[in-house]
Amino acid sequence: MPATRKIFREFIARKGLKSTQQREIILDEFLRSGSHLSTEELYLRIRAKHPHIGYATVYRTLKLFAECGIAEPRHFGDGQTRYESTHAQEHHDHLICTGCGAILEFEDPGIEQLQEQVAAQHGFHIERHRLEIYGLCNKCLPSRTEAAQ
Amino acid sequence: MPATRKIFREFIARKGLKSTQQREIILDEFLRSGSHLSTEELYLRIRAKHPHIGYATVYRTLKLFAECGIAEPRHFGDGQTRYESTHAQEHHDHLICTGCGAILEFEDPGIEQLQEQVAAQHGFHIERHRLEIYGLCNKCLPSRTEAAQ
DNA sequence: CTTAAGATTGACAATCATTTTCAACCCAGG
DNA sequence: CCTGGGTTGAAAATGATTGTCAATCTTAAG
Repeated sequence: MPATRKIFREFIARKGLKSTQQREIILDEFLRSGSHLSTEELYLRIRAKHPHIGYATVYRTLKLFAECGIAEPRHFGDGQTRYESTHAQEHHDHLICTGCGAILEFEDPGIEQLQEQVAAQHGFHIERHRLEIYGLCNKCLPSRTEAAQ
Repeated sequence: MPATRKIFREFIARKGLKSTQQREIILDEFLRSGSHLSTEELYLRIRAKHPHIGYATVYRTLKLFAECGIAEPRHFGDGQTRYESTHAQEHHDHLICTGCGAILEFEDPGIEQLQEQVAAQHGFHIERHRLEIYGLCNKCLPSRTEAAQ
């Protein structure tokens, strides 16, 4: 995704910040890795190749990514912040199991289209959205049949 | 909300837990207070009338509320968990303007229905969901026509 | 190329929300 | 009442995230 790198570079320049090796490395690994990576998971992957990069730097850099819009922070309820690339792949939404914590991705053009309609009714121009559905997956459903309600 | 109290009492009974003064007091204050209260804010309100109730008890009790479905935890990015009463008002989703910060509420039965379809395809049982659409409202749209990309 | 100013880094300490620990205590049933 | 086991409050522990600070790297100027 060349656009993502460009956005970040321009952001760095505009803010009077500096382009460093660490930031490039972290951006590389962030874009290469799949979504839903927690900061710790990303840090561990980076450290595998670049043991000199510190935990705090990963945190700081991810906040920069979020600030310039190339990453989006998410909270799935496990106490950790996860960042997702906004340009790397097709948009998708999430089914999150409150039983086992499993995260399923899905995309539904119908839902997207209805969102556009709703936005249009309000004179609203959509930049992005977030849809998270919480519930029980088919593995956890049986074990909660009596406790659920 | 008499139903809410009943749900909680039944949950307590079903789980073999006990009905205590503290739990009643916390439920009272939780229902009396508006939504989006952080745990700390709720604790402070409770402590004003009942100085003997501890912080940990409020945390523990709110988790019980969430577990039995009468409260819903939310994360707004400030690092604190907020609980919202699920019976206080109708469900709604949000359009959030990234220009001026305005928040519009909406509800769309069509979107809800498609969500049910998606969940069914994945063998998923929905407990709750959250849909947030970010973009520009009709007031902010004109001023960003060139700066957007 | 050299240099100086200032941003950045990494190791570690500090912070903040939340959870756990544990002895004292309360609730339900016998 | 009594007893077993869930509950509580205070404090310590935990875990994620952020701040500190001296050493280091970037960048633009000289």
